Amino acid sequence: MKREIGLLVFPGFQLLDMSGPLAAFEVANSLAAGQPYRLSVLSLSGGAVTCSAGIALATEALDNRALDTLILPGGRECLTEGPDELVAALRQIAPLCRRVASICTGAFRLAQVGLLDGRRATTHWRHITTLRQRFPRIRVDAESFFVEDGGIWTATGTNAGIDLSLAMIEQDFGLATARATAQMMVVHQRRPGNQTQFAGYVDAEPRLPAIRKALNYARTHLHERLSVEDLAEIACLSPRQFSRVFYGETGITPAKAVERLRIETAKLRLETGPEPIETIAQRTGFDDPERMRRAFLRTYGQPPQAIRRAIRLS
DNA sequence: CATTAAGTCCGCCAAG
DNA sequence: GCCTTGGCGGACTTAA
Repeated sequence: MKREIGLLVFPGFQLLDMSGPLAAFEVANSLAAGQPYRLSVLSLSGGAVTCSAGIALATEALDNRALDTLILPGGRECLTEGPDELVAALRQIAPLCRRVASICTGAFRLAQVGLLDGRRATTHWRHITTLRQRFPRIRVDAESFFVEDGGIWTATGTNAGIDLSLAMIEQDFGLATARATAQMMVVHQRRPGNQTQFAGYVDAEPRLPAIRKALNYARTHLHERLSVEDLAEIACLSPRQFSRVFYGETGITPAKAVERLRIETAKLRLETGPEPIETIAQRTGFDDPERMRRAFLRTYGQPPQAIRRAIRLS
């Protein structure tokens, strides 16, 4: 019994959001016994569909076929309320699928259908806040490359669609197959770090003055102690309320924001100057170079030394 | 590498 | 009755 994987496209879809997963499942097919996946590119009415890069793709009509996995790529249009037919079709077909996934901004469509209500989900880092504000019932995860909750999967940017697909392959056929697929595609089987490594929280400007004030204080006092309690006091809020509001505004918890601020500043210094790592650790508030090293490993998957070396070589 | 301590997060609930 | 607020306790993460 083949597992039907359907990639549902629409005019203006992002090609790589769709072709990344397609390639992953295709490779898995060549590695697992009996070609377990049947892959199809679908659209509402079938026929040629043009992606955002202007290339047209032949598609089959969706027509309520039974799917094991439905994958919805992103596209600029997803940020506005979508075509009713697509939303209606999703609403109808989603409950029939074992897994439903979105890549990048595709999450906005799933959200529109209500599939993400009460669930953990993610989207491209640039749209994290918008998603949270437009759909308060979603528990938006700003950190992971992809999230799975109750059979609904969401991935961040384009490339994370491959990470998500690898995880699905792992779910279906185990770690060995997923690893072999990743190896064949020359990608990480589990990518180190998290998606916030691509986002610049150093530049973020929350709208609420109290939160902005606290963030600015953190930016200018990086080398000092910056506990949640301290920042709450700057913002004139109780620690509990501060954490809550801060998270709502920025999509990241206060302590993590402070660490990001420190990490991004340290990384910038590593890349642009000759300062010894120890001094950078001092000035960015890590104090101990070892602590800074661990934070780098968590976020980027590599220690400060490696980042400096990479810059020197380039 | 294991244990302990400190800090953080978050659901829950009661009060405004 | 709804929304916001703030305190508490337990789970979890990180530092030492």
